[in-house]
Amino acid sequence: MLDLKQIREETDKCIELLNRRGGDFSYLREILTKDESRRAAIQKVEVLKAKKNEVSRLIGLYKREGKDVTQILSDMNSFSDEIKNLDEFVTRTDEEIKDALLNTPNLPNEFISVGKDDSDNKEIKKNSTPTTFDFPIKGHYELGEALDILDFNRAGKISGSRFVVYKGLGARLERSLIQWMMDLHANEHGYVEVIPPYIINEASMYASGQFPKFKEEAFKLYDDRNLYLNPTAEVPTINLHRDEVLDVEKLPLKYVSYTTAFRQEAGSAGRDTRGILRQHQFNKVELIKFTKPEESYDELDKMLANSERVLQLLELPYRVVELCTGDLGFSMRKTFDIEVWLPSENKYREIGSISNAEDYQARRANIKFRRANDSKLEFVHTLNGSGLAVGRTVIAIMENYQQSDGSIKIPTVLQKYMGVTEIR
RNA sequence: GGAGAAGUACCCAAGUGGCUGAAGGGGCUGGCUUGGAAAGCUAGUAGAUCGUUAACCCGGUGCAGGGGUUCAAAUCCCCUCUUCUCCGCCA
Repeated sequence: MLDLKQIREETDKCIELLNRRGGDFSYLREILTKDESRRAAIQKVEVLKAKKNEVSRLIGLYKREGKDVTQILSDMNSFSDEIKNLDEFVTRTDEEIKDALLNTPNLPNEFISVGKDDSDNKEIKKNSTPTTFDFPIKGHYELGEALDILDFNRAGKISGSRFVVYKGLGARLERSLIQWMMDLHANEHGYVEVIPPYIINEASMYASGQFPKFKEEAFKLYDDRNLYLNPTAEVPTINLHRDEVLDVEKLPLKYVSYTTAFRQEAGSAGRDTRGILRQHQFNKVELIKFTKPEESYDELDKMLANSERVLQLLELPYRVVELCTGDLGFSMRKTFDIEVWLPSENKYREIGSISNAEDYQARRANIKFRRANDSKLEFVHTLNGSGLAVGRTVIAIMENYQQSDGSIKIPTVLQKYMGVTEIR
């Protein structure tokens, strides 16, 4: 959530920055008008409430002394209605303002490039050249079915489209990657391991910014408690510290969180229907940090390096792009996407995303810290990044490590987890 | 799933309608005492949030959360959540 005070003080700048995402955010001015009438009403009602408190106190006093209170009681009635009306007005405008703010995305960082969509993203790093082959290559779906490690037909029988059954060494590859990624980030990069709940309540979805905008993306449980399936580890992990004041000595807090994520992908019917690129259910290892404001961009760079390390150790070709304003996620100020080379598509595809939300999520989730004993509370900055998407890493390994006979080599770092050097 | 108990400030805890925005401890901070410390004595100690303000002050909200009754609610009523105990079931 944006800071209403900032919108008040830097109205033009806020609108201009938001407009860079595409769309018209001049409605912020209407919020400010509402806010003004809200504050005027607050001032009015607070005077009345102070008076009411005083009169109530007197009534108590008079009763104890045995004095008559009928006159004073009727005085009270004269303004209790007005208090009620004003209170209702304040509550209503408050909700309207909050509703508008909850639907307003984060300001883009002012230095990232302005653009319409992913075609305007800026490549900032490329580690190597695409894998070359001296034989006709296959897609991971063909390889997977031929090796009987990915079973789409039976997954359809069990669940429907956009699901897959991992079998044999396919299942082991998925499991090995999870294990290895968790080990890497926990042991070498200093993150604390987390396995959070996969069923999430509505408050948590709002706090991290998934709701209200992206309600249709979540799987809702048939249950009267308004519960949803986890859409990304970012949600439960950010909410670890909702409504908390973090110990400044412990910042930055670093978590590596493993979850299975569930998404409707409602808006992408017909896209990426082959294979496991876009599934309703997928595994992800996610990195989350809570930092002091002045450290968040350094920590973002470190997080990017931690994510890249996964691909470097797997020896997979990738590049890093900086998202332009039009492609930036709702809650984020700045985002790097890591894209891995997929031979079957002859292009780089997103395999991870590393973002700084600054104080946007912290304000929604009410996560603060105190610099010193006598200083005021401040919002922390929150960061999250993929460490990585496991299913897509499986794709990248299968396709980049395929051999002319349809077998797949196992990257060196995974061999001791897999117990084999290739899948055939 | 069944039965019961509980949620009060940093922690423990008293409090069944007004003199309680909250007794009493502990802790923390300061003072006295001491060569210094401990002990003892003593003073201070809602944090938060909203409004106002240059700031202080002041005012509103605030006793798990949300509604209600009342001139007045920690206290009475309703709903929800969480924790604990026992029983049942179960990986």
